[in-house]
Amino acid sequence: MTTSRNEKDVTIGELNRSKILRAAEEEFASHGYKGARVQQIADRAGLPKTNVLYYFKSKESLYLAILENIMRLWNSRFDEATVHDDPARVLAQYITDKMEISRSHGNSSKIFALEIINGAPNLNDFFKDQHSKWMAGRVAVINEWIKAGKLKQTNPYYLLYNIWGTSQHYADFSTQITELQGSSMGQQDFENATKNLIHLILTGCDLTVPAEFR
Amino acid sequence: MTTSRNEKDVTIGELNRSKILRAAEEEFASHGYKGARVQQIADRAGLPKTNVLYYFKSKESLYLAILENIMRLWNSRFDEATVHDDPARVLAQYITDKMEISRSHGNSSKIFALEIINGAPNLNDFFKDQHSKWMAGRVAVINEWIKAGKLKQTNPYYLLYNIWGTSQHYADFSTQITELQGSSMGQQDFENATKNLIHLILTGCDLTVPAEFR
DNA sequence: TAAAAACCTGACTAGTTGGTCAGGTTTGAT
DNA sequence: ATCAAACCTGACCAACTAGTCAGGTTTTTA
Repeated sequence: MTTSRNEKDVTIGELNRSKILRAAEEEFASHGYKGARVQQIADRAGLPKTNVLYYFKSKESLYLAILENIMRLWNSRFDEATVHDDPARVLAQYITDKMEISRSHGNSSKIFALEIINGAPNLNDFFKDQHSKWMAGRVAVINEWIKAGKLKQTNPYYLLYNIWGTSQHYADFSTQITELQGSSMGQQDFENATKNLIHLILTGCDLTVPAEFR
Repeated sequence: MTTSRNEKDVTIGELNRSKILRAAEEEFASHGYKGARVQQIADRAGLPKTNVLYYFKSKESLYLAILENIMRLWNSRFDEATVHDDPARVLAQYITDKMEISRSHGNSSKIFALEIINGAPNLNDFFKDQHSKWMAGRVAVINEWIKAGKLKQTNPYYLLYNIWGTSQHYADFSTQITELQGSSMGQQDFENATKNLIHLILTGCDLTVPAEFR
């Protein structure tokens, strides 16, 4: 038996990095960038503060690393949709994806929301530009659907804002929801909320909900 | 001519207080509670920092004063609705009110959102309790509407979350919206978005949009 | 007009925070 | 066994922040 690592082992560095990232996500999500404390992140990760700074040069670089991970979550099947696809299926799937992110990556959603509310001071121009281009592309597809008679006349921007606003709400306002309902939302609640939302958005667009999303 | 103030005059104290509150709203909205700097609030208000602390004992008491103002905004005509009212009109009006708050009190909406995302650390139990009771009352009315056949079977919680999520989005994500649309939303845009949202929510509930909200 | 109340502020302080540094130990390849 | 790379951390510090305080000025009241 050899003591050297094989490909499946994780080095202690990799383990600590992921510990730190997880701890930092919680801390940033519940206090914002300026409000987050490096010492608190270290405590959550069960490491001395100095060790956190050993893996991540600074609080800022740690935050940017997290932000980069979050951006990757934003990708979805909607990105490649074209006028030839069925709007009902594409939108229903997109809503499902967004709701799933709210459920399984609540802290990421919160950090993103905080970033935007604060005026996106840490999102670089590259991301903003990329995001604008993505939006322009999606708006174009929606407009083509309308022109092709596959979707009723509607404002594509508001349509997307409605999807974002509703699905984000379940992550960002989870505290309020828990308070008001008396308990936090479980897997089943999320499934119901997703179906509810798909029905709302699709009906609002005069679309029929595909059987597989009912 | 007398130099003493008559009833219409505002004392210098009242003027400064409102200057400070306005400045603090901006600062808290764009940096959160922990991230906000008293010095920065003073600069925005055009006053020395010591003067800010003269009017408000501490950063916390200033924040709480703002939070109290915000809570007053949350009142709406929906609060007194009963089963005898028309759900279509009540909901359309409620959506209109919410959208108007997003338009005219964007910073307040943002501060509220930040507070909730961070787990509502500064909202006292009295408010939470009051809010829960309000929610229970509204849920009851919606359920009565359903029982009376005035509204189709639907989950009252999700209905309200959908209204909140969508309307808040226009305030909280204003930065993103401006970025994506190339310009910020004006009065007319808000009116269109409001009509769009009323149509969406009401159609989703099988309700007809009342003529005065079209 | 005189006293009281309200308003103002520069200089200071105690506490907190992100980050450095030097001197360690452990791990892995050869 | 050796050596370099990776990992670890207590002690420390410079910068910043909310808040104090004492000694003012201005405004209002009687």
